[in-house]
Amino acid sequence: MSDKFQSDLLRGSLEMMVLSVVAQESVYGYLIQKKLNLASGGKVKLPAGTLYPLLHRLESDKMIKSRWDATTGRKRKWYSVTARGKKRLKQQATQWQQYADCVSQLISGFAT
Amino acid sequence: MSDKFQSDLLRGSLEMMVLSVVAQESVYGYLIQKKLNLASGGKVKLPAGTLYPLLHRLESDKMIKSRWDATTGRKRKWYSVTARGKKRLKQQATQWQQYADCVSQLISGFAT
DNA sequence: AGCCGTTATATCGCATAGCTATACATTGAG
DNA sequence: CTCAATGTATAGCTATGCGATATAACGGCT
Repeated sequence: MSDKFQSDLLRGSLEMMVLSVVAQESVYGYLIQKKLNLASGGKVKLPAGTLYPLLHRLESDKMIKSRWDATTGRKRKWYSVTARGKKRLKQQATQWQQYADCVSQLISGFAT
Repeated sequence: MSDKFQSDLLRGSLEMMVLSVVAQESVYGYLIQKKLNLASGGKVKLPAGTLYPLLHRLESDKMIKSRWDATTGRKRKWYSVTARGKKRLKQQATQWQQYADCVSQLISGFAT
């Protein structure tokens, strides 16, 4: 990451991607970083200064909820998705796919 | 458009879409609005306050060049793509497609 | 014991860019 | 002759990804 184009790409998809990770299973922030990095084949290297503010936003919007827990070893803040969050995720995923198909078609002649 | 999610989607794709329209043929700003609206099936309603500053940015970056011309009737500012712009478009289109495929896979279980 | 890289969370301030509102000029239709 | 559509432009607001920085706990190595 870290070029400007990639940063701008995140604007339209990061919240949704984080929601999708949290929706699959309970996770904590640092683990989300690792999972997204893995799932993207190393393309998404999410900085902490991006991730944690986003998690706080999602929580204050009641899309996810958190709980401190240390029973797995370290003290970590575990997040899980709310009903509201699932609904939002479904909405955004659907909308994103439609939009992406449309963009894809427009630029199809130019991509290698 | 005009919900926040849609605005954020544009952040990663608008410059590229405008470049792709200008790369196909010479166009002026207002025509780009119409073309993108049509190509997106009405989903992209680009406000003038977004479009014109973007065109100015692209021109000052030498991705496109402009010429005032009234021979087709009205006085309009016609844009055409530069070699630099074509190169950038190809780069972004390729990168975008890769990124989109990756996101698409991540959220595939959640979209309707 | 001491050092250091990794894990883990958090916040401040900067830069960027899409949007609303506003402005102004031209053209064609009713 | 009014009004909608065409056509370009800018100021200011706002949201958010990021680098820098801080703090703390843990494990391994010497």
